[in-house]
Amino acid sequence: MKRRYWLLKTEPSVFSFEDLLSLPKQTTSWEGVRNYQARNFMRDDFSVGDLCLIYHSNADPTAIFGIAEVVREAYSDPTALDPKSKYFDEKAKGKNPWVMVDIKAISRFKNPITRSELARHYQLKKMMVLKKGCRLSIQPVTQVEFETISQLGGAIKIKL
DNA sequence: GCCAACGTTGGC
DNA sequence: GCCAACGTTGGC
Repeated sequence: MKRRYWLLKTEPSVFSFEDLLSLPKQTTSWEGVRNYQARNFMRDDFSVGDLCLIYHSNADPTAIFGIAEVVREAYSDPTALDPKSKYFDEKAKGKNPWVMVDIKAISRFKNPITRSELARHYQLKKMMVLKKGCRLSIQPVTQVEFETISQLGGAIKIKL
């Protein structure tokens, strides 16, 4: 099975890459995805070992800050059933359609790659995240894109 | 804070 | 099933 590559958006005011690094084992569940296309990627296409670029949206700067690895495949997202959660979904009662995966940070970028750098680079400027109005919070990334970004960013392995 | 682009909802 | 209205996303 071939490893896939993804871009995960997060608003740093809610959950930043730094927040991920501060967690035990630098691992978190990617909860709260409430878009069917994004869910389908997680449910159908995410495998353990896939690598994810972590992108800050709605932020200054908007940039990719590091890399996380999928460490657990899709399972039911309990926040959809919790009335106290901001991700609560009234309609999920009975049959919860929402899933999440677990990811673990493995590298941080010495030089975070900003949106404008992505737009400038000939191998990156076609990326979905750059498309105007693209709201999809989980996006497939090609191997070339991933490796180019990883190299430009100066990925530093996170020590255990 | 503005607002364009998008996904979802609901009336018909 | 259409599509207008709405709420949300996210760059700027």
